[in-house]
Amino acid sequence: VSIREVAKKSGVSIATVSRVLNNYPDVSDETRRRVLEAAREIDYTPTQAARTLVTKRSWVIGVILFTGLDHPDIQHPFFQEVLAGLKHGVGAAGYDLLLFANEADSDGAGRQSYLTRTRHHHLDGVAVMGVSARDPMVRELARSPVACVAVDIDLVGPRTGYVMSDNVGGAARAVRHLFELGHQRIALIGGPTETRPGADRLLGYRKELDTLDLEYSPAYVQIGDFYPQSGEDAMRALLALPEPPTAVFAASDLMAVGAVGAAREHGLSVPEDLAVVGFDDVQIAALGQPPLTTIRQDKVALGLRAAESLVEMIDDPKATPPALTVPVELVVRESCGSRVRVLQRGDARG
Amino acid sequence: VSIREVAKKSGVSIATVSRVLNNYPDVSDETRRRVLEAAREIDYTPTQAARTLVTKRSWVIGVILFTGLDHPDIQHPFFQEVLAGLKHGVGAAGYDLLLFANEADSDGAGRQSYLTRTRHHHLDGVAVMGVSARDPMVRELARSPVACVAVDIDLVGPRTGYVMSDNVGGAARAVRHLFELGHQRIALIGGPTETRPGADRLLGYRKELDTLDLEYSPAYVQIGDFYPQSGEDAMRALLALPEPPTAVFAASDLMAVGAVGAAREHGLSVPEDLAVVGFDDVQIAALGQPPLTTIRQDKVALGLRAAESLVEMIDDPKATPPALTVPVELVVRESCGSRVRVLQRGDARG
DNA sequence: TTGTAAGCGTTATCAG
DNA sequence: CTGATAACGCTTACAA
Repeated sequence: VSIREVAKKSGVSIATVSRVLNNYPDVSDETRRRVLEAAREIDYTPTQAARTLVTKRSWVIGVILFTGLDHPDIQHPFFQEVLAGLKHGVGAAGYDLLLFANEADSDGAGRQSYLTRTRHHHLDGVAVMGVSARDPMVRELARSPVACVAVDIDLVGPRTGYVMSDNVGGAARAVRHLFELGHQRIALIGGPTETRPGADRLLGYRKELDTLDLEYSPAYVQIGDFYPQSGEDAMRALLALPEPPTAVFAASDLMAVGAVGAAREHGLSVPEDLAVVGFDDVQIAALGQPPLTTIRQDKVALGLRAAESLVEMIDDPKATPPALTVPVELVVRESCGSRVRVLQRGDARG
Repeated sequence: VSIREVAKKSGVSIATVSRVLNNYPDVSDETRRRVLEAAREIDYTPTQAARTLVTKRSWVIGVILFTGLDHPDIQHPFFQEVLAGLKHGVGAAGYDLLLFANEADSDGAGRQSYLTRTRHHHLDGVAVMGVSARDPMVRELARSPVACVAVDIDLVGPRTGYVMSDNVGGAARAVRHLFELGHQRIALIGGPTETRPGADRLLGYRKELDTLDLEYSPAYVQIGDFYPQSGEDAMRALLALPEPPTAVFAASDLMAVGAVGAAREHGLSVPEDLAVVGFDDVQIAALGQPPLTTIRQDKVALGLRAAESLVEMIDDPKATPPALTVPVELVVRESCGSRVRVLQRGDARG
């Protein structure tokens, strides 16, 4: 009964009120003024549910993010920043974000598929991160006609695209930096190869080794899971080698931190005895000891691009899904023994 | 036209379909079976918007979180974990989470008030964090009849309550730990006193000084903003004192990390020359160098408790709003020179 | 145990 | 330029 109140108060029909509220041009100035005033006076707010029901638009975008309490992606600083960018991007266009809850229902019934839930909420689009491209529910979503963009996952479909960092280029850049500093025995602590970033950073590593005419040794490649403990384990394995590396490129800052810890525990100091470069440039990279040289991903841009693409696809049903790659940047700090220190705006800050 | 399909397919009226879908008891087993099967066959999903319209329940809970791109709370590891707990708690009860976007609208019109937006989306409740209790929009929400719980903010109202960590006790515990280690000149790097955690941690600090019969010196109290840079600045100021402290309690881990950096820069080493204890136990505390002794907040529990309270208030309109305090715990690592090392499950991990 | 029908608060179509 | 009125998809009396 709410648009009705406004109608009554301003002495017009509800249809006219609706016109005014939706900025239709064919309303007289005087009428428009009266309606707006009445609406303000009674503090009227249109109900989204009713609008959604008729327009089939909810102005809400879903976000898929693994949030198990054990290894919650939502706690990984990387996703956090992407989320901030995403929120800004969609927010500027008038959308809100709905976090998909991944837990089992209280009634024991497992959660429903992403697609089902997307329809349930009439979501206008969905952003996907931190899940596997091979997950059946993700695939179902990608095949469906809902606008969808993945971050750092090579998901494609009729209305599904992705944005990701230049992982290959970034990895190559890291290796080259190490080489330029005089290192020849450069190891990799990689990410899971079934993830696109994991695979691409390995690819970049190998490619650059090739370019540099350095020998590729499988023993120098240890695979972790992007989290600190795995970096520590990987480093121990590398240190146990008959001829340990003098430099390590870790495919995530968190693993790099773990590696530094293992090296230190082994009596080595970084960067004197071992050079380390990470990937991501999350907060801890600048704050740790030593401050980590790393490949910075523009995480906020990733989120922003995803948001833009989403909005574009929503507005234009036949827009081409994105396949964007966002540039990365080498940030030289102190974990490689370089004397150069690049102070970046925002470093060592919240 | 969708519940109708199910009705047609199963040969009953839409009312009956609705009954089945909502688990009403007064439906024959046979009918129930047929309806359920039909629904499954055509992959039917009820539309939330339509339900919301009639039941006035959206099964969505809003989350207010400052997310400016500059100092986004969403990036603060503390809020992140609380959010994870919150998501789990509400998810288990069948709710989803809507992130309020705080940006200006594209059309230039400023965002509407939290209350307005709550009504717009027909939210069943809202969780509030990272904002000031004095913010007019927050107060408006607190006064309103919407179920509302704040985390680490002492918001109260007819239907709004809060959950927070035992900040006073935690601060006192930190000071006592330092004292037990032999320190007498204990400084505080506090948080903004207009925030409840800032004020309470200062209170706990003073109280414990009193209990311990240590003299309180205003010069030993520096106020920061919970972020690293302010900790660094505060530490410099303390170090410039004629008689600098031998120990520092920082009201956040991030500030503690900043303080350690400043001390190191000043030629001091931690813990040999200066003992530091932080507050929060965010990821970086365990991973930093040296690993930080800190007061651990059970952030996930904070979120979980908030979720429970919210659900309770939603279910029972006359439930009393919560005023919970969650216990904290001293985690001894290496920044205070203690030999004891408590290994906590999950330390140094993702 | 089941069906009919009246809304819920909007938008959109069609006259006027 | 404005007003009736029929949807939108569902829940819920009220009857049967």
